[in-house]
Amino acid sequence: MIVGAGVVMAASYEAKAFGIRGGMGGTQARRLCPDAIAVPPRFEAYVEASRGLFDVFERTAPRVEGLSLEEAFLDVSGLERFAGTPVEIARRLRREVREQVGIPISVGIANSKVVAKMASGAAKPDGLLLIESGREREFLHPLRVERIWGVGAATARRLRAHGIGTVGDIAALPEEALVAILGRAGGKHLHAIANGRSSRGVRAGRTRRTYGAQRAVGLRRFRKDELDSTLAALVDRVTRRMRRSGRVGRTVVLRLRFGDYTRASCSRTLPRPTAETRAILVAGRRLLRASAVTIERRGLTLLGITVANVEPDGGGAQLALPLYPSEEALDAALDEVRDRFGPDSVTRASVLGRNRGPSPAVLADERNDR
DNA sequence: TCTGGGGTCCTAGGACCC
DNA sequence: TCTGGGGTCCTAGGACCC
Repeated sequence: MIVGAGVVMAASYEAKAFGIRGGMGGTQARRLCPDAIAVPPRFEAYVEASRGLFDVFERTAPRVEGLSLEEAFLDVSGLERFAGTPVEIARRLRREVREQVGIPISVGIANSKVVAKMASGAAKPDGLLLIESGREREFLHPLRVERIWGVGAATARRLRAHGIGTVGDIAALPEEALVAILGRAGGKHLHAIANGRSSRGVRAGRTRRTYGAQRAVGLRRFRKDELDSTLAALVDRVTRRMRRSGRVGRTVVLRLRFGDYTRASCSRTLPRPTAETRAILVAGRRLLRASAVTIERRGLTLLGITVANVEPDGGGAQLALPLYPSEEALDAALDEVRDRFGPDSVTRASVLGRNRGPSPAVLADERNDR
């Protein structure tokens, strides 16, 4: 089974056995496995399952660091006396999730997040793997470097160019050599991992640092008259999510992908943080205008807007005057209508002719922004 | 590999400050 | 007119993850 139409968003283990991977084009996936059943994503169902999952996580450990809808780090240190050993806790966790949420999960147990993450990957599907303290290197050293969480194609290529193929090869190198190849942060991090001394702790209660939305049209490319209404629709979604979670932001980033699928971004930082639709839209339009010539020349296949430099509303900017006072009530009224009657109950006239029914992305907005 | 949508973190240069 | 040492913020791009 494959989830997603144009692009594979997820695939069952049976489908993966045919070589299908996330992010792969639908055409290629069908070629690899013609008998696969493709289904559209159901974001609401994933959000609901995620809530159930995190309920169990929160009951299991005092410190939980969410990584995605379905992954988290749990710090179970110090729980031994009343909750049992890490393995006992993990067995109970797997059972409770299966019973209460109805899905199988894999668990990796280790002294550090990176090793735990890699262990859980090795335990899939539906498994449990403990990497005992002091035996990290036994587990890690035979692995190829690209198996390290955080090492992708580019880093693997660079390492390979220096004759480094396995984690053991990394461990044989002095830190300075690694820093020379990968830069300061990356080099030090990988050196620590390979020597079993990675120490990044579980960071509970992390809050989101950016809010973004984007829309791709593929080879078709955006028509000129679509650009502004698409931008407005994206800004509507982003600012509504920000207001709902009580956050404001200062930096507006416009994301572009041209006809040849290369990407660019440009940004402006506002004098004050905001979640007002109007203020973000004005900034976005300015950035879009500045890129108009390039877009005209190269064609556009993706438009996105992200608000960064996010902070809690009122955190340091108390009593700041709204940038567009008359629009504040409009934002509030539209938020209320959408809360009561659904995210697509009100929309811009400029968007009306094009969007039939709620898009998957709009439905995804209904998830809880952590 | 003919390409969705949502994020995170790091780097590097320039502006500006003391 | 040339030059130290240290810091912050902004912008653009890249790598990586689910």
